[in-house]
Amino acid sequence: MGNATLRPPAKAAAAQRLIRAAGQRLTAPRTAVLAVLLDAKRALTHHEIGSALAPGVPVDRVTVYRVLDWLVTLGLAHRIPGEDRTWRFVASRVDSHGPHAHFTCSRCGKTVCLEAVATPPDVKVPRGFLPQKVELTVQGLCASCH
Amino acid sequence: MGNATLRPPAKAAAAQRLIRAAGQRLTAPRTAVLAVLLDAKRALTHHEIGSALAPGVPVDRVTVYRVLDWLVTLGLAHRIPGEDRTWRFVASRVDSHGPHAHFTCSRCGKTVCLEAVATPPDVKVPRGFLPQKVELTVQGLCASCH
DNA sequence: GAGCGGGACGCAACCGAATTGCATCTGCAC
DNA sequence: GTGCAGATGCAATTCGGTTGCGTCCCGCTC
Repeated sequence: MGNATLRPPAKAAAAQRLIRAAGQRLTAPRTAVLAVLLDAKRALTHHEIGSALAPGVPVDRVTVYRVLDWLVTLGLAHRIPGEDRTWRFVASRVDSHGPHAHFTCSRCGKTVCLEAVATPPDVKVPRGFLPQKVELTVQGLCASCH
Repeated sequence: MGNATLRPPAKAAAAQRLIRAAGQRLTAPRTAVLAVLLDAKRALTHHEIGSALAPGVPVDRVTVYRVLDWLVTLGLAHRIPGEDRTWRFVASRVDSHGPHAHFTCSRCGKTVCLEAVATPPDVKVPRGFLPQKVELTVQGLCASCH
């Protein structure tokens, strides 16, 4: 299939810079996957990522999984569990890696970050429990599904 | 974990009452599964539910799935997507079926309800989006894991 | 109490997301 | 240019969950 969706070169360059900055080996699959995430306006499933980078270099399914895992470990990406038992990934915002909310459309499964919504800073947990991460998920219908 | 003790009869009776009240057919698997949920202090995976009711009547894996699905449809149970790509179930509290928070231990996967934490009622979503359900999940370590 | 019908159950096969093992290839340090 | 640790690709496997279908049984009726 033709390059119907040309990835902006800027994203690829940004991806390379981030990988370099992390002191990691620079490879085509890593650059491609990270560029897709940086370019995305919403959280993507593994499958969506796979087809998004199809026009360029063909990357093995397993490699996509491993690259995503590696990005999450590096803190460059964020993994969100979905209602449909699959994971979605977003590139981490460098400026705000604090807690933020997610919106998931219950019809089409689209997931976006709600930067504007702040999660309550004071979470009361039972005695002996140690809170580490707070995640706020909003279910509903997105603009194009209702 | 593997508790060979008998399920408190009170829970089984309560389960039967709830099923009756919903105008549904009363069967052994339904009573057993709901009794397990009512007895649980935390959210259980399908697998945990299956082994919890093993000492009593052997219930087919598929039947457990169907019963849980049916309980969720009836509003008697609540399904929580977990970080480990599995679902967990809790019996719905009759008194408070409003939005409430969940705590998940990132080491042992235990999930409990945080009734005390109220989710922010005013969630700002992008124009055109229609929020329906707000879910607040806290990740961390539970009392017995740190 | 016996008969009956539709929904529930159990079994087995199936599906798709994710993972693992292993041989091969490659980025990059020297 | 060379060597090697680490990354990739392929195939097979695992595992949570689902579906199809024949049989069983709850609860209604007579």
